[in-house]
Amino acid sequence: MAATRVISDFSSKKHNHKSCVKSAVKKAESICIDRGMRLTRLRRKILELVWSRHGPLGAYDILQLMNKEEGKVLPNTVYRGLDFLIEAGLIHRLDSMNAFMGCADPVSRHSGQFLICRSCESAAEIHDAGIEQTLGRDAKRVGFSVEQQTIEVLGLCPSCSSD
Amino acid sequence: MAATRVISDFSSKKHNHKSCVKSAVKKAESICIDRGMRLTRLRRKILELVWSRHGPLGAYDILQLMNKEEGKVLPNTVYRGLDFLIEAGLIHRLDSMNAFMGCADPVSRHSGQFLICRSCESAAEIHDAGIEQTLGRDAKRVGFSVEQQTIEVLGLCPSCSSD
DNA sequence: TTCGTTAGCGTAATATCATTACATTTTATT
DNA sequence: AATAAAATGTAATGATATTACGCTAACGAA
Ligand SMILES: [Zn+2]
Ligand SMILES: [Zn+2]
Ligand SMILES: [Zn+2]
Ligand SMILES: [Zn+2]
Repeated sequence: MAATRVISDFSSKKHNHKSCVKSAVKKAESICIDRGMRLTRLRRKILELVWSRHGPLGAYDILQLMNKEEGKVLPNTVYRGLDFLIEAGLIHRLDSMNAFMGCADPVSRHSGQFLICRSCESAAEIHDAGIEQTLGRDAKRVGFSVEQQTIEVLGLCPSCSSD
Repeated sequence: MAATRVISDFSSKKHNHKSCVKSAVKKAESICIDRGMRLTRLRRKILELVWSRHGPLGAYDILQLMNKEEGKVLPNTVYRGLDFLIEAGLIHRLDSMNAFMGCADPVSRHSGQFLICRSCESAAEIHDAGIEQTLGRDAKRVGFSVEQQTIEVLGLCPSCSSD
């Protein structure tokens, strides 16, 4: 069975975060061109804001940032942007937090699997194909056909555990 | 590895649902007595209403049912009841739906694992200890300590698949 | 290029889900 | 009965998300 991939780990306190954002935007641009989707100025800006932390960010947090850094924007606009980004696989929605988080590997489409720190609200994304498989097998047993998975684990990240 | 348990399957169209509710209430009463928790009239009523379907039910749906079947009740009251029932392990919250569902095996405390039909909104609860284990192992690898898991699979139930 | 169509966005209103704060009542304990 | 703790009533508000409608920019066909 394939090993578990860590798509994005808990970030070290000191890392060049600008390069994370830059890399995400670059991937996004390339993907959108390939697929004939339009990464407009607004959408790109929202993507950047989602990437402002290595963890989930609420829609209204993003709204606030938009209002600070761009002109005035209403909730609807933010949600439209987020919908597009989710559709494109560039970000994930974390249902257990009503929040959104950038995906560091948007090329390979997938449902996210998340480890979310309840203390510092950072999150890591992993991908364990075995879990997907197992869930698929379990589902089949009761005649259920899987379309989408929500896997979110709450707990403490390494740095918060050690306190 | 232990086999996957089906805690509550997709219900057949024709089954005596009253007995489901009755059984759930009976278990709840016994558990609450054992643990010195108080299953008040209000809480029992909310539990019964959660059990009115074999699937997730929203807080405001429950509120409406309360207002129809009991006297006037405000949202707060319903949420308090739901909080108690979750705390007691008698119901689960389905984060991906903002909804609540009765647990058919409240004696053994667990995080729920759900298969949710996007068409008829029924749901089944399973428990695959292997998934828990695997997630725990994955988490350990990145130094994360697990406290709670949200596992919700969206798709089509047997009867909706066959349409 | 111009026309017609579609996708994106601005704006306001509203819907849906959940919590806070404080008063009152019920229950358990002494 | 007196006291304390738990449960409930009530109102207000907060947080999250969607709908509706009109306008403009982008795009493709003629
Ligand atoms: Zn991802
Ligand atoms: Zn942390
Ligand atoms: Zn359960
Ligand atoms: Zn169904």
